[in-house]
Amino acid sequence: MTQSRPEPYGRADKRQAITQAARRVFGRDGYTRASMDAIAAAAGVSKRTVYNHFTDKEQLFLTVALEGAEDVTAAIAQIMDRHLHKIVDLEQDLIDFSLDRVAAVTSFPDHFALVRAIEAEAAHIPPPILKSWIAAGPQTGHLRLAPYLRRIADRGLLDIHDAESAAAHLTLLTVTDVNQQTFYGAVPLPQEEITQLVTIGVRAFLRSYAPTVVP
Amino acid sequence: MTQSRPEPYGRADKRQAITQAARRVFGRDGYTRASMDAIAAAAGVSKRTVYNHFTDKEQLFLTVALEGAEDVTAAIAQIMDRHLHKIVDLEQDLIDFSLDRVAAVTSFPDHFALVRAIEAEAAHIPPPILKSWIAAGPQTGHLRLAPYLRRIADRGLLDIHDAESAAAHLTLLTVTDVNQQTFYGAVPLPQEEITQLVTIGVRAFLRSYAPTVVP
DNA sequence: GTCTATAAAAAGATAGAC
DNA sequence: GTCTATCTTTTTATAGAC
Repeated sequence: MTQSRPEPYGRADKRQAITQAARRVFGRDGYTRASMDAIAAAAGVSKRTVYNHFTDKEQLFLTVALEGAEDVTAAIAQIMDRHLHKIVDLEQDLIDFSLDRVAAVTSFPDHFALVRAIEAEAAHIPPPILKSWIAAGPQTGHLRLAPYLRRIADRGLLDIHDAESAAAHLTLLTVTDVNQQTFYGAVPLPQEEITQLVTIGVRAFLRSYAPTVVP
Repeated sequence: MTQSRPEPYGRADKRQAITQAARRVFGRDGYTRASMDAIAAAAGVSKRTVYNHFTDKEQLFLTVALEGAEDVTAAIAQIMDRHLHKIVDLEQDLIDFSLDRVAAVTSFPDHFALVRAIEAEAAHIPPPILKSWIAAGPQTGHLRLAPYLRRIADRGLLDIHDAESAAAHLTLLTVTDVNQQTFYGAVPLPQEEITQLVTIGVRAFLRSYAPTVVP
């Protein structure tokens, strides 16, 4: 798929070095504060090379944001499969699942620092591009979680009418709560408190979607 | 409390003009993108005057953020009193309350745009100052909502053990959900969809904290 | 205390050699 | 395609008159 074989070596390598460096610098400094100088230096290339690969700062940022969202989405998918495929103790499985999801935020610090930057820049990002980021990231999370909950409900362990809403609610009561309090990991919170928050969130979710007992 | 009476007139006026302008410009452009030039121009004063009142850009930003949080907290308190003092139809009252809370985000566009900026800058804000902002803003919201839920529970309309957790959950299932999807109002959402989100959020909350029926 | 004018630094983007 | 050197604009912060 490489078109016209432009250079024998040092093309894709440089591009990847640039995107990695950009993710780190954008995440650390935010969009406006991050300079193309710093990104070029962190990537070990000249600034002109950056501009040869990406037309301008905005396009570089959006490229990095979208690629990062896909990476994280893939990681979350693995976490779902690990915890929600075979259910033995629903409450404990949901707690473990949510804790791993929360931990993913600290496993991808560059990306989630960048998520903060995106949310801050939301008003300045062209709506169609913003939509495509939402689609590649957060929305995909809900859409992939819903089928798992649907299957659990089909086994009679939950009473769910709208699986997507239920997925959104579980996320809000656990991951969103923690992320909001820690600013996506920027302000650390003791693991004990995180476990506490997630536990009461999962329990609230289970009460809300408990199957009606038929005596 | 004004110390040493420095000038007969034109002191507090200028300061307020500066803070108002700073709130608007910071909210519109974000912290880094906002320039002291633009703030001075919007306030109708010279840039030197801004620096006479505030030592630097950072201190001006944090001052505005804290003052704005107090204003919004007061407005939210009024909304609570309006909807949660006399309960007639709990579900409808909670929906109306949550919709008004969501609307407050668009009523204070400058402040909530600034909230986005704070969240983006979280990693660059000194932790003690960040804590004091959380205390003046979001946390106060939960702490003030909790007693209302406690009173409703005491009337037998809800079954609540930890009122603060319940307050957090109600907020997450309604306001946080909408704010996350609209990026605090930056990306508009049809009122119909907002109502839909809030309604299913309130219903999930009520199922989660429904009193146990004693037959 | 407030203003006009300016200094000093930084950042986005480009020219031209190899 | 990549690099060094440079242009242009913008921004924070300050000097000095009133």
